[in-house]
Amino acid sequence: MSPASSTTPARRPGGRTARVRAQVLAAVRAQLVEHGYDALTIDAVAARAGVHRTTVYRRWRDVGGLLADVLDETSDDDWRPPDTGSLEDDLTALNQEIFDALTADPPITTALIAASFRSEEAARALRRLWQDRYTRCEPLVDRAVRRGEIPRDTDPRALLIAATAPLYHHLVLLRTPPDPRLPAQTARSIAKAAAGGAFSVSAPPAEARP
Amino acid sequence: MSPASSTTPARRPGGRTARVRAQVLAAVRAQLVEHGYDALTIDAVAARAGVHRTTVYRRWRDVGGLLADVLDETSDDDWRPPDTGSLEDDLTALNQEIFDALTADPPITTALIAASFRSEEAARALRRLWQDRYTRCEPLVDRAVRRGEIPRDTDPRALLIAATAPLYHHLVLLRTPPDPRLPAQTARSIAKAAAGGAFSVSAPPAEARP
DNA sequence: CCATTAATGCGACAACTGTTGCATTAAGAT
DNA sequence: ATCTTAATGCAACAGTTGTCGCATTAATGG
Repeated sequence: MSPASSTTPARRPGGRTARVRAQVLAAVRAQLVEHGYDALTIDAVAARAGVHRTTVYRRWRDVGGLLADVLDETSDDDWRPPDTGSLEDDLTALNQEIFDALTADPPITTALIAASFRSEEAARALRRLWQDRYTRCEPLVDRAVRRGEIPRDTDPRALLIAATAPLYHHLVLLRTPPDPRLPAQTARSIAKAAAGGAFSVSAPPAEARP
Repeated sequence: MSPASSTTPARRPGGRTARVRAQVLAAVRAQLVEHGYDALTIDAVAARAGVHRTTVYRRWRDVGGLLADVLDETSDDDWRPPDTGSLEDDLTALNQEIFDALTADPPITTALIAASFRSEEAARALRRLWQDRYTRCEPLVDRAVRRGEIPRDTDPRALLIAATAPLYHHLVLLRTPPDPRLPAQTARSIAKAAAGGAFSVSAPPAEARP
């Protein structure tokens, strides 16, 4: 049974199974808020949830599995990217969501990223999340093309990566103090770059030049 | 004594101290090449190096400390960013170095990033590395300004982050298969964006508009 | 209501991580 | 050559992580 994947139906979805899951996931959040990622252990979560640690190992496998399930529980299957009427504002809103997720308390997203370096459960959940999110964001670029804001031959994925990567880079890897202007500034730069054809695929690659 | 910082002179830099360090760091590399980051433990390195694990704990504190010292050993104090004559080629060369570091065998850089989520030694070493590298790269942007390739009021750090963040995002966080075209493609996009004023600081921020 | 069986608890065990006090080795100064 | 002391080794210990076989509880179907 893999609780990290809500697409796999539980064999016994009744009272105790659901209750244990709710208790455990609440314990994960509480432990993260009060003690941070370093203190997020199977034992700590089990004790806090009032269940046996064997139960947690059997259902969630590791800390990464717990975090993946917390993310799964809170994620919105109907999520769509912002649609504000302009590329810059769409990207700003998208970046603000990423910024909020990376600076949230409890820090579910940053904890999941941290866990992904040691837990296959976490790595798999992250991969699925990002694959899904980047795919769902492509219409945002298509809308900008239709509005005539950017060239028709813009590479949607390259634009989206360029717009979002600096947020992750600053907040997760560089660990710089969160600058609330970052979402808008990065969105503005990349929207302007895209309008100028920086992400057009028809431009010859640098290595094609003599 | 902190071996992770080469600026702190060892009290006994003689034969055995230097020899043990060389053996241990070689063991770190060999262990990473043959078994990957997950199997990089203090015990494994100590056994491989032929030293006692207490020695490793005392000198390096944790796996992060080991990786930081390996990085320190291989780093070039005289490193300067590329100077090819054009912003795009400079950024391409810089990105290629990052790409090579992130796909290298042994994967010292990616291991250090992974370790940085659990080891203060690793986090400190990474912070120092990136602070140093981004600072040393600023002349690359200054040269582009002097050549007239980009506006005078370009924000050097924003440009450098935009040019490099997608590499880290793809290779470290998204874990996408390394695309050898990525360094050049990202450099080309960002050089074009910069030329078009995407990183100028005088442009009004998005939130300043009504 | 009862039988079947999935989910959970229990307690023991093994492996791993990290530390400590004392002994030994060797670097460095005289 | 000798003395001082930093570096290292040894073996024991403690705590944490992860697993296992069996027992108990409770979800589910008939």
